Amino acid sequence: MPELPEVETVRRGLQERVVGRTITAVAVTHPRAVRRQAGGAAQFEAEVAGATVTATGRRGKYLWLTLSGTDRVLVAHLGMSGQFRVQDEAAGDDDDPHVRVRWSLDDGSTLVFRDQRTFGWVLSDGWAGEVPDSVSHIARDPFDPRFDPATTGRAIRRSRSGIKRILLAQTYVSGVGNIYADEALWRAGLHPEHPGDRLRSQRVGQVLAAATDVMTAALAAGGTSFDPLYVAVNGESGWFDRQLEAYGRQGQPCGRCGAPIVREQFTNRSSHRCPRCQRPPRSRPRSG
DNA sequence: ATGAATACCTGAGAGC
DNA sequence: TGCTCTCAGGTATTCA
Repeated sequence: MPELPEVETVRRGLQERVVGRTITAVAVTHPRAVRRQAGGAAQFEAEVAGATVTATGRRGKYLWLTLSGTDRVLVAHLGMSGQFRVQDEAAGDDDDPHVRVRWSLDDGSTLVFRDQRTFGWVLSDGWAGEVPDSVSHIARDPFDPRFDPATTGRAIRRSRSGIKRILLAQTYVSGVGNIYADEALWRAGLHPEHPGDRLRSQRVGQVLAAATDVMTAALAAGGTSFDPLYVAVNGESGWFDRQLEAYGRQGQPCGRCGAPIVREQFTNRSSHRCPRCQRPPRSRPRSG
């Protein structure tokens, strides 16, 4: 599923293939893809058609295209299974049941948004300072030049939530999903339920650094498999699988100590950890 | 205000 | 073969 490294790979592909192009036509083929647009598909199509793409942007798992000739910005979230593709031919995907939006570009190519599980969306949005309105509630990610680990760490240490919930919330640090949360916690040797306010400052720094490191490595791996003919983008691709130490490795030996990795239920999701390297925290003493 | 549970969605795979 | 069931999970929304 697309987390920060995958979304950044998509952004780079769009930067290469779409910036400078003028959108000559837009067609929404599934209304759910524009469910966040107050005026629906008609508004989305009207506001995007005719604009020229001038730049790309990203924060966490949100990405956007800035448009000239309008004060709007085209924001996208890939959800679970969203993909962008650029096709040199104007036609060719007529029988693809997962295409949700098509943009015709002025060089004859077609930009396509595909999304099997329809958790993704696109939006013609306004600006809220440095990011679009729909992204204003999302914290900076570790690749943001203005990301401040010390400030982020202090916020984490004010929360009573478990560290994995904190990592997934997108309001402390953004870009981390279930896979990289498990990987970061494995690297830092932290149990997912360890409360933020019971972590020492140094430990919080370690887990933030681990999240940054694992996403940097994943981005590098994504870059090597990048196919310039398309905007590389298979949300379910397993190109980083071989480097995962915890996620999906239940029953296999921990790469550090050899104990079998366990999978546990976590908010109706799965969580993977080493039972020896990532011990549960002592329960919080009751007050009163 | 804070934190946590829930709804949303579809294809793959398992079990029978 | 075909049916039913489970599972995957990011985030907006709802609830406590």
